[in-house]
Amino acid sequence: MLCVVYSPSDFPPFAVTVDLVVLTVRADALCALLVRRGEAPFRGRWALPGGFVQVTESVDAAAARELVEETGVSGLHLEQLGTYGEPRRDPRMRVVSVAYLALAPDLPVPVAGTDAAAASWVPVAEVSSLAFDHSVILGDGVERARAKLEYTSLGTEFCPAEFTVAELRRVYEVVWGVSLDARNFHRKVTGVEGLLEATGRSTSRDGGRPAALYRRGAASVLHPPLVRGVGA
Amino acid sequence: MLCVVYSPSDFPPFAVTVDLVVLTVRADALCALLVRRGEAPFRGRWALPGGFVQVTESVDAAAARELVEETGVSGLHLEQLGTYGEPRRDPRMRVVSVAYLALAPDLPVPVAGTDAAAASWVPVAEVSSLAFDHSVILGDGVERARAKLEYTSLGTEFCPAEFTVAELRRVYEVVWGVSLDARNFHRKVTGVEGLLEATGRSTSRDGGRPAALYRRGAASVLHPPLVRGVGA
DNA sequence: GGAATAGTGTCTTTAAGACAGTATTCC
DNA sequence: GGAATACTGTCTTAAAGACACTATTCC
Repeated sequence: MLCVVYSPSDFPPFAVTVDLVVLTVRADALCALLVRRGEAPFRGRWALPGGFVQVTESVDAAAARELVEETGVSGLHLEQLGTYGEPRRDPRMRVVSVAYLALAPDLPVPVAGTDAAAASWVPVAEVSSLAFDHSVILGDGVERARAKLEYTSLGTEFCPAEFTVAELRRVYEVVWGVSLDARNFHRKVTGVEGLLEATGRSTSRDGGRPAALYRRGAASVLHPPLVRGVGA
Repeated sequence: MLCVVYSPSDFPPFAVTVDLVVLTVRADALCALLVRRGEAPFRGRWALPGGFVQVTESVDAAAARELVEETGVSGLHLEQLGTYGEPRRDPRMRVVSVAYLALAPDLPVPVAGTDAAAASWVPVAEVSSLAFDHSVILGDGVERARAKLEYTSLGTEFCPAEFTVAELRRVYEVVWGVSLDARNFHRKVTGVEGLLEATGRSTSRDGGRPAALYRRGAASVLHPPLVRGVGA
């Protein structure tokens, strides 16, 4: 029904929060940024970072603000994941949470929040029962990331500003949990127009023959996609 | 920052609404269900159907309730589209709206809401400047529908319970605004495992040789996808 | 030279794009 | 029979999957 008259009973007050699923690849594992709760409810449990949306800011702006506060880095990829609005998801009051997915390269170390809660990168495979419905949100975020690697250039968001093809391949292997044929992967990603931009320089940080360094290109969509199950 | 203490200033009151992008294919056009507003602001302007989320129901449940109220039909495909939370999107107060995308077959006639507002199917190509930020939401919904036709079985949600391959092809052509090669399309959709389920019956409602009637199959994902640009 | 990693080339297979041709209905 | 639509088959081309081979570094 279209509500055409506003009266107090029409808009019961809700609190609106943002929750962040911040993912990175470090030590050959897909990791999420988690904070340990210092207060009830769920005191001592891991939770997604997040916070209340202020009246003067947009929901998207609140997410961007929280992301900078938590990581200490700006310019990371950030996109809306979904909104979670079960009546009893917070035991104290009615809270609707807008979840966001952010991708980060291997950052030096998590920045502690302005409050005392400790933050840490936790491999998603080792995460168990987060506070509130955050396990569901994290699962949705991981699945979104896995799916978008197929048809977008999102994988490069896990890499530093300059990276090798092998580093990008490692991202795909870790996020998807598969092993890919290095040669076919190389042909594929160097063949997609606008995905990688050669820097002209190279690095031998991986031991063998020096690998060419690339930057993210302008392309954001992969046509055709890089389907899960490429190579071995 | 992780808010560990709740105080009144932490959760300024928001109103939470759901808005519905309900799409259908009728008369060879992609149409959206719109309502005409009977009250200020935007009085007389077209808007998306929607309403307030009640304290006792989940956000998803509110969307499902509104969808049944507006269409008179249950069981339609419904998925979250995104959340729109600019501070001034509603001129009167702070409203955060969770938008949903619903797909419907060609329904007999829109059911008028419980209030006086008139509802109507409007071709999306003819929609101009809706109330609030609803034009943006509608655009996002249409784009989501177009994208998901590629890699999911969503196209069949626009069709009645039993439909022919030509009817499904017409859905793709209208939603994408392209013309597809009937023969390649037939090969593709009948070849995808689990997409279509033969009924054994046929219909000659289209003039020529009777066409086989199919039901939606169990498959929800198209592997490999049906890429935009198939055929001519 | 040997180990390790980077990068190229080639063959096979899958599936899309184009389009000829046959089948079954209504008039 | 003719028009219309449904369906099948064939040829060509693009791109994935598998894998041999060469290139450049460090030890």
